[in-house]
Amino acid sequence: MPELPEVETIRRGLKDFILHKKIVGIDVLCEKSFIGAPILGTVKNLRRFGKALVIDLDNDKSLMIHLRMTGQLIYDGKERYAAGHPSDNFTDSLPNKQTRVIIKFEDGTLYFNDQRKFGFIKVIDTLEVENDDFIKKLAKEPWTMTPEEFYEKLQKHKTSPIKATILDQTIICGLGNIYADEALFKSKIHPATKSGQITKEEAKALLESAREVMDRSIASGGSTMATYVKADGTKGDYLEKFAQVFRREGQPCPRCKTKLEKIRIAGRGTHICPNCQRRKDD
DNA sequence: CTAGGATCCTGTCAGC
DNA sequence: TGCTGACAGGATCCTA
Repeated sequence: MPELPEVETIRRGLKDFILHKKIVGIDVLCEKSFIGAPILGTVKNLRRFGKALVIDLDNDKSLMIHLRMTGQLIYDGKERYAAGHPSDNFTDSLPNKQTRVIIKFEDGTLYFNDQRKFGFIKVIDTLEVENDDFIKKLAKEPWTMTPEEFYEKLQKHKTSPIKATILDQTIICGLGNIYADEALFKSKIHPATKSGQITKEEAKALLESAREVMDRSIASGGSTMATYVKADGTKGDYLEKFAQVFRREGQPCPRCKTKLEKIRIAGRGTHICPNCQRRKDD
């Protein structure tokens, strides 16, 4: 579920609670959700690689966390900070039925919840993080990739629909189902367009759109998933305020008022304006 | 090498 | 009410 902006939101938010804090215990409730032997240590740094969060400890070990579709991280101390898969139970008593791993700090507890068990926490040597099988394959993020580079990559996947191509983290890193749909809408490209049919101008526009939709989401604290449960409570609200097409089928297109549609591309639910995003003749 | 579909797992919702 | 199939903000594995 969480895409790059959500994981970045989690990284920034969690930092305030666990940086320089000591892990005093780890309980693994679901074996599948924790790879390696639980370890203790003090948090030295929080990094993000695409959709993966890495917590570096002061003993040359790191915890790599990938939330996949339904992962959540909920810090419960004097205040509660929750981010990840959206749900109503951010304020539930914890642990709950979906709690897979409990990381205990001196002054609080970090719960890793994950309904579908696709996500995981993995112990890695800090020096080996960038050699991890998942992390080493990640492509550049839209902010560091040039339009020329992006265009060239598309030429290697000529027959595959553009949406499938930009969801591939080894081609361009960070987009998931929400921001892929939003970026394609913004640049007026039909998601089924063969990647080889995308012009240089379109590639440039798509890359810029990807940056813009994700920048905007990060600035607003992710898409309805980050919640500060505290006095000055703020809440991520990208979907509510800024999403133009995602989960808005049936509603009028914000640009032309045509009814938005939901279709299926590359096995994923896909949201489009059939008027703004025209298919090219193949 | 690429492309497409099945698969991991739990839960919810629409339709009968 | 109970059952069934489809689907879900991700990524990998298997096959052609």
